[in-house]
Amino acid sequence: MQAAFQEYIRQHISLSDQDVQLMLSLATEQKVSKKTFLLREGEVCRHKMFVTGGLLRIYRTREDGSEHIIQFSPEQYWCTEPESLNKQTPSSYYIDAVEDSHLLQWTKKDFDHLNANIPGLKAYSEGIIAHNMDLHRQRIFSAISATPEEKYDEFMRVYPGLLSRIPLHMVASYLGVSVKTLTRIRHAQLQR
Amino acid sequence: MQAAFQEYIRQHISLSDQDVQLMLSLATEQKVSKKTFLLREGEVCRHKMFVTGGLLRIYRTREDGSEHIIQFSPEQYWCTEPESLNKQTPSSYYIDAVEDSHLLQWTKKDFDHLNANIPGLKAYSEGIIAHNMDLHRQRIFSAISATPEEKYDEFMRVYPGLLSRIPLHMVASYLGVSVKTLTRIRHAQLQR
DNA sequence: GGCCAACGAGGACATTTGTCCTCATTTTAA
DNA sequence: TTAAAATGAGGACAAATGTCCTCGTTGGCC
Repeated sequence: MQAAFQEYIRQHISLSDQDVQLMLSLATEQKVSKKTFLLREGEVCRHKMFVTGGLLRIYRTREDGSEHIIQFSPEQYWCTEPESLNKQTPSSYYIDAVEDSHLLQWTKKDFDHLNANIPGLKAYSEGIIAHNMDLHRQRIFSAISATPEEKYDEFMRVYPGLLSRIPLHMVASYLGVSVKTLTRIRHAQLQR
Repeated sequence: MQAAFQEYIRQHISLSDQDVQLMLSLATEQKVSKKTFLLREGEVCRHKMFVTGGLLRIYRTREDGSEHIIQFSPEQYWCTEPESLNKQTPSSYYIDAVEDSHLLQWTKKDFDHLNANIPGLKAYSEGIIAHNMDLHRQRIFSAISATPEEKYDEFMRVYPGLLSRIPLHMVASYLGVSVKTLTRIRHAQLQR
């Protein structure tokens, strides 16, 4: 599972083999089965994670117990709860595994060390943050302006191939609509 | 209007007077009247702005011409279109003045220079970005899970005092609901 | 001062969306 | 293997929300 990470790094940053090895030397591998929690509400997020295989989700609950998914992290995605990790404060979010998954994990301290000592990694990390910011703004725009059908289409564009891997109620939870509405959309799209 | 900026800096970062003067020396002051565009869709965002007085908004339009407000920037707020500024690509968003406003502006080049040469400013800038990320995630959560009434209450919490400065249709545009719904909410809240 | 646009409210109605229920099928776990 | 839970679909109905309209007031602009 380290190979997947090396492959990802090679495609996204040009790091020397030594630097990649340095990153891996500070990483912890973890294999988790479906429904395992990586972070619970109230806990402090200790790790920055990279998903080498499987699928994680970040979600939040309301008082009535309903779950609302903020983000999916399939293989080749980074995953963490930035607010809790950066400030080392209790998280408002949960992270759990939607599928059996393989992860690489770094503590904040170790990753800060890597950012400070590997040329280019800091700039790359900042680029990721900037990109996530752009995605978040698009998502906000979509959430306040798009119809459920447009949101559904956008979900499939943002997460190609994910639809067949997750139950519909998670798609609905991500989009902010009821399962019933999703069913209607899918039925309507079959007509075309 | 530079005084407002100095006051803000003093409260949020500890910079030497020389550093503050350095920042001001690279800034351009601008006074704009209501409805002036600072950025249009398709244009490249050239500046990072600080609002010393007045109120800006960032919004996006749909094909039908409807406007959807992503963010307000009242006095003492930073305002820019990060994606367009960072990548120097055409913006998908508009920025205009909701009230007559006073601004300080820096080009990306100059602000990068300041970040590189003023100790603590880079860390502060990153802190702003991290904080905005947290706000965006909360907004996404709110957008996909909250009722219009809850969103309205949250708006008043996030932007205290702004309600009386902007027309209702802008609040509706920010929340992603119709003006009619807002009117209903306000009527219902009067009953209590 | 006077005109026109913007604003906030509200009625009437249509549409969308949600809730609650059942049902058949598949998947999971004991 | 078998029972229980999860899943996807759909019917019936209620609730929420949007659209279109009018109306009176306010505020900016010539």
